[in-house]
Amino acid sequence: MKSKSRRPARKPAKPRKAYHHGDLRQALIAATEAILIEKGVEAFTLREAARRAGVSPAAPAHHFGDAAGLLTAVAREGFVEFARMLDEADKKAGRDPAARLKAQGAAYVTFALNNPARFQLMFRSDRLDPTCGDFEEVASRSFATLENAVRDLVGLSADAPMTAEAYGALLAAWSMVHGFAHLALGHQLDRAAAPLGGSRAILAQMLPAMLRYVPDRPR
Amino acid sequence: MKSKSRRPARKPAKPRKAYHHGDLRQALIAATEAILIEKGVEAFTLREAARRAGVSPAAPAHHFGDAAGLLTAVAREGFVEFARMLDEADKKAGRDPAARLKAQGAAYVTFALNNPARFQLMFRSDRLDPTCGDFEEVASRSFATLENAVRDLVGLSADAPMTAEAYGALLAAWSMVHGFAHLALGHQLDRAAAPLGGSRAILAQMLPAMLRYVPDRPR
DNA sequence: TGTACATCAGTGAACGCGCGTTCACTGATGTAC
DNA sequence: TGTACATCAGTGAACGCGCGTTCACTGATGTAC
Repeated sequence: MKSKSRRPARKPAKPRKAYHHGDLRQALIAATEAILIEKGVEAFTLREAARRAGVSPAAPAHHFGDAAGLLTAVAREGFVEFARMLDEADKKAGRDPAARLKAQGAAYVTFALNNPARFQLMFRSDRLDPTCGDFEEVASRSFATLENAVRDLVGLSADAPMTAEAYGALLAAWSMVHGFAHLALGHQLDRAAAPLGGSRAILAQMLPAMLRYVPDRPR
Repeated sequence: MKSKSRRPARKPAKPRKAYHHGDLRQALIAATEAILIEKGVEAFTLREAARRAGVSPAAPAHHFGDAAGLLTAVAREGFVEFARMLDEADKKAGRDPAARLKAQGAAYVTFALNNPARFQLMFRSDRLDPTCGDFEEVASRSFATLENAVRDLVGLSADAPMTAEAYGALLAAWSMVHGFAHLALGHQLDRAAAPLGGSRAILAQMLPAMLRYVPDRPR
């Protein structure tokens, strides 16, 4: 009750917010990642992202069109990082194709467990718009390293068309690590892990035991 | 403009709807499954389910409490059917544990591809409430058949505690089929299948090639 | 067999909420001359 | 170097919508005596 007037005669010296944001695009992407981490993709809304970036609800439309556009941009960033990690693991593993495949598998699961929200978004095709920019191309590129190792494993040159045998090994490896990640993130393995004590540390024990079954020769 | 009065003096003989539904519980479950099939789990709302069942928006609360309760009931039904199919495949496969494991894997993927909406719901832990009734128990039971075959494979009696070796084989088999189903339903395999012509028929070719890698001996 | 009454299942109008989108606008920036 | 003007990026109030939930209610059913 100390103020005499209800409306000040002059605006208080507020922090002089710039009218133009500077890099709203990146700010919205960062805000979205924060929402995904804190509350999951279900809780994401365009308005919430705008609020966190400190702009009006209509602003995001200028950069991303709609919610799917923004989520797709976030997923795209995820795939870029994902591809980078798979590639790095592949290079570190040397030249043996079986070792490369196993190293990539471990990296695949590690990425998923370290970036659960991001990983889950990347495969939530119902929330993404694959026609956004170069998303489809970037996403596909993530799996090229995997395919290369498989080609090596089954003795297929880089430009030869894939064979049924190659697809079998590719899908076995990919499905195995993808399924493990998905089950772990969905807490399905908690059930199986309960007898062992539960939790994240258990996964670290289970993962290598499972990776023994990553294809090491064509069948 | 032919009617003389705006409100009839007597109710028209309408189809005499019973005040009590009869089996609203089942009707709501059926309505929910229809919504999931037609529009996916994102489009599910309690009100929409109530509309389809022909009751007021407040009615579902009497039977399921909230949306998670209803979805969990639907997922429960899915797990019952799922367990039945896995069990049947297991029995048909004879006594060889490797054959049993492979048969269950094929059944696992087949169930997922034939019941995409149901399958995806069953593993959408963010939309389910595992404390609802006996859901947790029913869901766990689905994987008992799988565990049994693995025990046989690694030579572990039914009451012996699981070993790391057994977990490895269990997770390899489970992750592989689960991942395949998940990738296929998320249209991730369309990319890989494109060179082969795309679509569902391709999956039918890829699946057996992948299943060759289901564990057939402990490693 | 009849009747009173408690319990159950469903009504339907109303609530407050947050959403995506629209709209006329405004302030900053970049470019042509 | 200066200035006019087009373009771009963001505003903020308003819109209509469908949601989950609440509420006092009502009609049907089951049970005790």
